[in-house]
Amino acid sequence: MTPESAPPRTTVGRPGATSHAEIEQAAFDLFTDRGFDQTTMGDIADAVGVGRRTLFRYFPSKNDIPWGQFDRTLEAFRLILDQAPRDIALHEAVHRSVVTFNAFPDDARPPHRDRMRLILSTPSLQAHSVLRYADWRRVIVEFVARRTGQDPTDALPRTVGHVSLALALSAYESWLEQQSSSITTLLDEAMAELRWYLK
Amino acid sequence: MTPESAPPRTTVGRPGATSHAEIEQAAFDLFTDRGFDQTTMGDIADAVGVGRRTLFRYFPSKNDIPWGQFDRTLEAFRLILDQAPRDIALHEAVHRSVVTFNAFPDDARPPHRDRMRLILSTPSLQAHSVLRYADWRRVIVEFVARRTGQDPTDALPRTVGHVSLALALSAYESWLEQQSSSITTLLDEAMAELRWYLK
DNA sequence: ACATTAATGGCACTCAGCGCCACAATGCAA
DNA sequence: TTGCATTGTGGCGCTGAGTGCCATTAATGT
Repeated sequence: MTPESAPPRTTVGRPGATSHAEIEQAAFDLFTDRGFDQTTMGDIADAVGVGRRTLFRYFPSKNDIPWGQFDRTLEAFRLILDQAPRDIALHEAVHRSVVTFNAFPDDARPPHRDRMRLILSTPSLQAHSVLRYADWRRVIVEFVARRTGQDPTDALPRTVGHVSLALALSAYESWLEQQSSSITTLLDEAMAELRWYLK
Repeated sequence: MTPESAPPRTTVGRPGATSHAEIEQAAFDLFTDRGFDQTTMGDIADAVGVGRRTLFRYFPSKNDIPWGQFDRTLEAFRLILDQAPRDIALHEAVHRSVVTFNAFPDDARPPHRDRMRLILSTPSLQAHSVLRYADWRRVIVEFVARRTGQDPTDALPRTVGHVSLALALSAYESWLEQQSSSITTLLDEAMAELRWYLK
């Protein structure tokens, strides 16, 4: 779908004028400088040195830029879940996988925390992110369905998907406020809070 | 904020040309007829017999129309929570309140199920709804903070808010698929599923 | 050279949303 | 009755996202 989603098997034809990473970086600089809403696609195109029309071939919308190539990381998430040991409880398998998935490399560009801060503090991005979250949930839903022998449309997998996202979002919001704790710790704490809440 | 958010204390000045309810109804007819994305604000304005510009004085955006006057129902939600007995567990108080809040009157126009189906099956509305969900969560967060003597920015209230929304969304999705069960039953089941999941 | 392939980017269009402002329709006061 | 303050209407024109169309460009392969 996106130009780079599959590794370029041929080098035939005109080469791309830019890359997802380059656009992401240039856009992020503008976003942090003058704000997301105050940055137009034209601004970004100028910064990259490319036509506005071309930008839309790399990212389907302006809202998609801060998420980068999230669909690719989801495949990693799928693998992490599948590698979870069979002898631990379902909630344990999911929880550990979520923790592993969110243990981002420190050298991520743009930095993971800055990216999440932008997403979670910009209303239009908060809204758009639901569509990304849905993809993320689907990975969990399918995993739970497989492990429990249920259908992905059944109630249990769906509920687990929603609740897992809820815990992750709660942890991320805490993470952005208090820079002291790690996201791993905060995910653990969110789970503990849920258990306390349910008595 | 919205023209009718406060009961019109004075009858001075030019009377309104339409109402939230009328716009909602006309828009909903068009949405079901040709689809949400295929309906422009101009179409709705024509159907109501009013200027396009006027529509934006009743609803801040096209995405807000299907939600109607949700902010008003949130005040009812707040009251429901406050009336919860002091001697039951926190999670019980929240759960019962959510059930009560979602026991919509049968004669709601447009019908509650149709409205939710539109919202939950239209991507742009799904996205926009996050902002509404945030308001809904805030009501729960503030309640939990009050009952536990914590701050609304603390982790526990926030986690409860997110998880409560997760359960509600899961129940609603089931509700739209299988028309047999009541939303009350499905909310109960979602809670039961969560308990089963956590072992 | 020349065909093929694949990406670029300009142009023109639709539509949401907003600022501005002249104007219309009401109540009230003189 | 006349004027005035008040409040909503709606037209105009703009910005900016997103899209379809398509000529152009830059590479490879024969």
